[in-house]
Parts: sequence; C-alpha cells; structure tokens
Amino acid sequence: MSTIRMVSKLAGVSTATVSRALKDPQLVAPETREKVMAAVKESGYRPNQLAKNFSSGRSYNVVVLVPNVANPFFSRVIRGIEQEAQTKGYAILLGDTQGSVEREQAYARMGLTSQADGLIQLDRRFPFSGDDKALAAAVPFVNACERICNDASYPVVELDNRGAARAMGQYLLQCGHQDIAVITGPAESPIVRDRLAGIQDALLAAGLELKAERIVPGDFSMPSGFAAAQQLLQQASLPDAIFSMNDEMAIGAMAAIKAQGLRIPEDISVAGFDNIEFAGYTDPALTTIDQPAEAIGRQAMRALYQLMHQLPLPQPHLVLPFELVKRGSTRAKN
Amino acid sequence: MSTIRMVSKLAGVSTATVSRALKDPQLVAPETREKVMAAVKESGYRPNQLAKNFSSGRSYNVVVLVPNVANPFFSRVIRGIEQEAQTKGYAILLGDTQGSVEREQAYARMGLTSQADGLIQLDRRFPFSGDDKALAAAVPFVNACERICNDASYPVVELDNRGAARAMGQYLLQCGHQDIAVITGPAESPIVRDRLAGIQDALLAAGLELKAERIVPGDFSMPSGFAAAQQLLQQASLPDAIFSMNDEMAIGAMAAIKAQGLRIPEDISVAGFDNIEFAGYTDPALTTIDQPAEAIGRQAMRALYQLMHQLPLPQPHLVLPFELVKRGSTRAKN
DNA sequence: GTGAAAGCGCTAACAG
DNA sequence: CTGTTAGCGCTTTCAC
Repeated sequence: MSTIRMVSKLAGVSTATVSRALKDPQLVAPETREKVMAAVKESGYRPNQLAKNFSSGRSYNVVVLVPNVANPFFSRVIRGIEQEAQTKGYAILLGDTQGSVEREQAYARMGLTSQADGLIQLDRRFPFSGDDKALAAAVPFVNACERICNDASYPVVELDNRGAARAMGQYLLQCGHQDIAVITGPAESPIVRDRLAGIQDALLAAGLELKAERIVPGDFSMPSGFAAAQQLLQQASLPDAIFSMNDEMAIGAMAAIKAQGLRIPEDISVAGFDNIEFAGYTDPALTTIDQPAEAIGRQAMRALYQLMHQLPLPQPHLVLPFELVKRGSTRAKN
Repeated sequence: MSTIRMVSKLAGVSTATVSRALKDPQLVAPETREKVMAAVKESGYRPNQLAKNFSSGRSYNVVVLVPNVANPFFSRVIRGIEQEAQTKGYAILLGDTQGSVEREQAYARMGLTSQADGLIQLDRRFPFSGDDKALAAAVPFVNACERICNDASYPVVELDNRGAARAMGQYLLQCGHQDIAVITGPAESPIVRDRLAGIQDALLAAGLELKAERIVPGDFSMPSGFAAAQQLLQQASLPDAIFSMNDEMAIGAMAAIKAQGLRIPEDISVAGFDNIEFAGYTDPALTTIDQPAEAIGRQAMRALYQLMHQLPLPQPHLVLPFELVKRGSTRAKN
C-alpha cells in the first residue's frame, strides 16, 4: 500500500500538491499535475479513505438495524436504503440484530464512536443502551417500517398501516365475508395495533365486531402462521376469512388450511400484508397489501442524509401509500 | 462528542493514562483509574473508533458482494457471515451490486482504500476493475457459493454442486422418471455447469441422456422459472420431471404447470435447489437440495479472518455437504 | 502554484 | 505508575 508521501517523493513535490492534483486538478500547474499522475500510476497509489474519513470526522457509513435480513420484506427495504445511500456516497453497515438487544445496542453504539454517521432502525426498539441514551440525541437517527413511539423526535417513515388494514377489511366485507379472523404480530408492536384498529374500523362501520377468539397472535414467521391457522380451524365454527398481518404468516396459514382439506378461497379466504414476491406465486395467489418497500428504504435514507448534513427536513413524519392487491386467495362468499 | 483530551483534562492526567485506564486498567493506580472513570462518566466519553481504526490501519469492516440481498438464499449466507464476523469484532459492509459491474468494482475498491479489510464475493466475477487488478493480490479475498475460476489463488467455499445434482438425478430416476427436464441458470456460471454435469452423471449411469430441448435456461428468478416451464410444456411431449437449479425458478415452474391444469406430482414432478424456507410451504411442498447457507457464510468469514490475520488456512478449498430433502412435489411414476 | 506545518483522536514507545 | 512525544495518512490553512 503506497501512501501520499511516497507519491510525493516519486513526483518530487509535496504531499499537499499530490492531494490537490487529485482533488482539485485545476489548482495545480499542468506539468506538475502530470508528474503527479505518473507517480500515482507508477506506485499504484489509492488514497487511504480511512485516513480521509478520520480526518474529516465522518465515516460515510450508515448502520441499518434489522431483526432479520433473511426476511424478504426487510431485504427489499434495505435494497432501497442501499440504492439511495450509494448515490450519496454512503455505505451500509448491516446490523442484523437477530432479535438480540445486546447486538442491537452494540450496533447502535457505532453511531457514538464515529464508526457510523447515522442509524436507520427497522425494528420497534429505541436501540441505544441505557448508558448511551443520554448521548443518542447527537446521532442522526431514522425509524422506518416500525414505529418506536408516537411522539418521536426523529424522522419516521411508515405506511398508512391503519388505512391499509381498513381497506383490506372493507374489501373482505365487500366479498361478503362477515366473520373475519386475524393473525396478528406481537401485541406490543404499534403497527400491529394500527392494523388491528384498521380492520376494526371497517367492521365497526359495517356494524360488525371482531370477536376476541378470532384474534390469534403470530410472530411474523411461516410456522407461526401455520400454528395460528390451526388454532382458528379448531374453533367451534370456521371463520369466513383470515387476514394475516404479513404474507409469510398467510402462507403458513394457507398450508394449515389445505392440510385440513379445506379449499382456498371456496371454504375460507386468506389475505396477507406486504406483497413479498412469493405472494404472487402461492396457490392460489395471495391477496395482500403492497408496501412500497424500496421507496420506504429510499425515503428513510433521504431523511437520514438531511439529518446528517443538518439540512431541513420537509416532512419528519412520512406516511407512504399502500395498494390493495386482489388475487385468487379471496373470493366472494355465496 | 468528547475526546480523550477532554477526559484527561477533567481527570487531571495525560491522555495516555486515560487510554491505559480504559484498555489495561491494571496498568494504572487504582485511584487514578477512578478519577479517570469518573471523568469518562461525567463527560460521556466514547472512544472514537474511527481514530483507533485509522491509527491501527484496520477498519474492522468486511465487504460482502452479493448480486441481490433480497434473494432468500443469499440473505441466509449473509446472516452466517454476519454471525461469524460479530464474534471476531468485524462488521459487514453490504455490497449489493444489483448486477452492476461498476457498483461491484466500486465496492471492491474499498478493499484497496482501507475502508474494508477484506472481501467476500458471492457472485461469479472477480470484482476488481482492470486498474485495480494488479493491487488486488494484497486484499484478503474469499469466494463463496459461486466459483469464479478453477485455479483460484484465494479460498473458495462451495457446495458439492455436482454431487448434489447427481443425487437429485438418481432420486428422480428411482422415482421412475426417465424423461427429465432441467431449468438451468446462466450458462457461464461454473456451478450451473457443475449441476448440469451432475444430472448428466446420473442419467448416463442409467443409460439415459439429457435431451438438448429439455434444457431450458432461466436467471434464477421466479418469472424466469415460470417462462421456462411454459416453454417445456409446449414441447411435443411432456417431461416426467423438471429439475430446477434453484427453488425460486421451481416455484415459478409450479405455477406455470398448475396454470396449464396439470397436477404436481401426478402429471409431472418438480424439484428445486437451495431449500429456501418457502420450499417447505409450496403446494405440494418442494423436493429440493438443502444447502447449508449459514454454514457457508460462517466458513467464508472464517477463511477471510485467517487471511486477514495471516494465519494458516487448513483448507483453502472447502466443499460443504448437501442434503436431499424429499417432499411432495416428486413422486413415483406409475 | 507550491511547500511547510498543524491537526483530526488515539495508541505505543520511551523516559522518568 | 505516569507523562511526553511521535506517528498513522490525509487535508487544509498559511506563507512564500
């Protein structure tokens, strides 16, 4: 690894001149510039970005905290973040927390130690440890997908979860379903509560109510959707439709329903949330709510950029639009 | 952000003492240590890791190059890398190349500019640009999943792709299938060639051959699997079984087969490769080859670690074992 | 147009 | 046991 000093020796100029020749060529006399360029080429010099970053006090890295990269919805959000980050000269430090608070806090700490210039949290916790909380205010921070709290002092990028669930509820009602069951996520999650409120909005408006036993919790995984559906199918009567709060649980639920010998959507309709790519390839294809995952990621990164550069933030709280995707897993009930 | 100098002033000691008190407490007198700790606490000091890294000449970051994080197989590999990296004190810089050579080269360059201490390439190209190739030898580099070339000077972690495809071929033959079709990936890919060779091994051993028109290329995406299956179904006769070189294309193929009103596995068997989580939830569940994705990632990171620390590498070429997972999408042919 | 020198925050070698 | 100093590689004043 050759340094700027070696290049300067080779070219017979000072390090400052080498630096200028590379950064601001017009500040340097043409022939000096050429000597420098020749020396750069000869020595295979590549400016040490780590030194540059240190000297500038910025790492040009951003930590993305995610419970699980292997989740297809999150990985799409991350792609969006990455795309936007690239155009701005930032790289993504992957903070796959695997659900562990310690790992999450360790990654969050990178924002305090200049290893990262900012953080994007896709999970539902404020990621700083108790000790670090007091200092966290200095770290550019954006919350996306999930919502940590309602009176956030940082930007939040989310979906209109309540509206989306309401739209799905209305659609299922339109299909003629009256007895709707819901597979939820963790009860502590604000977006789970939003979605529950949305489906209740729709039912209430139709003079119906969501029965307590028709609300079964899952953990957003396929096995949990399978188990939740099994539980629903063991109840005294069959629900008309099952609305799952993500596509993976819906896919698990579909497997459980079929395993019981029931038909989708003839015997029971199933709907999901997210519109992951697999939702278009289940049998029948899954009716779901499309989340603009990449756009969420891009907007989160854009907000973080503004924060990191102390630029104004037109909309600290962004609510992105959903789209109801009607497919074969839901059908008019006779 | 307070610096070590502020802490030293506050504690009335030198910066070196602060550094020692934090790194090697036993080198410092107990009462000095306490003064330092109190000052650290009071000032909310967090050592600047960027400065530490710069000074040590290491970034403790590793770039992972991947064509697409949203691919569930790759994201599992990345999880494995991340797990291993964490235990070793390294963080992952996500190099989602989105198939672009320029982005790939830009990420690879980070290995030359001290932004990353090493690279793991999950794709099939040698990632350095022409200019950078001459310097690339100095950058710790590991190739996993795909194989860039056969006489690599860097560690390679891969599956026994040929053996896996052979095992799948033998299994399909055991099921009584004779006319086997294959949905491949890009023809340039060495692992695609390995898998093709494996299935041919099995057929040749049984005195059969793989007909040219039964080999249809895909690009590892679900739509391409759908299209490939459509193409196969339009041929004069129906194959007995379709072996797809990944699960996503198999899932696409299943959709195409069902769309034609054919039954799986009664009319045609389908098999995949990878064993992504969704493979267990298709209808019928997909017979496939299980790849130990996380283990591949962990091994790749372990090899990279050895390289980065100039430690001996017991096995520069690691071939990990597969497992044939028999599920409902394949069945004995009557 | 170019060079000398300081400084980013930390660690480590050397004194004392 | 602790302080002083140099240095990691680069950028950026400030002079000339």
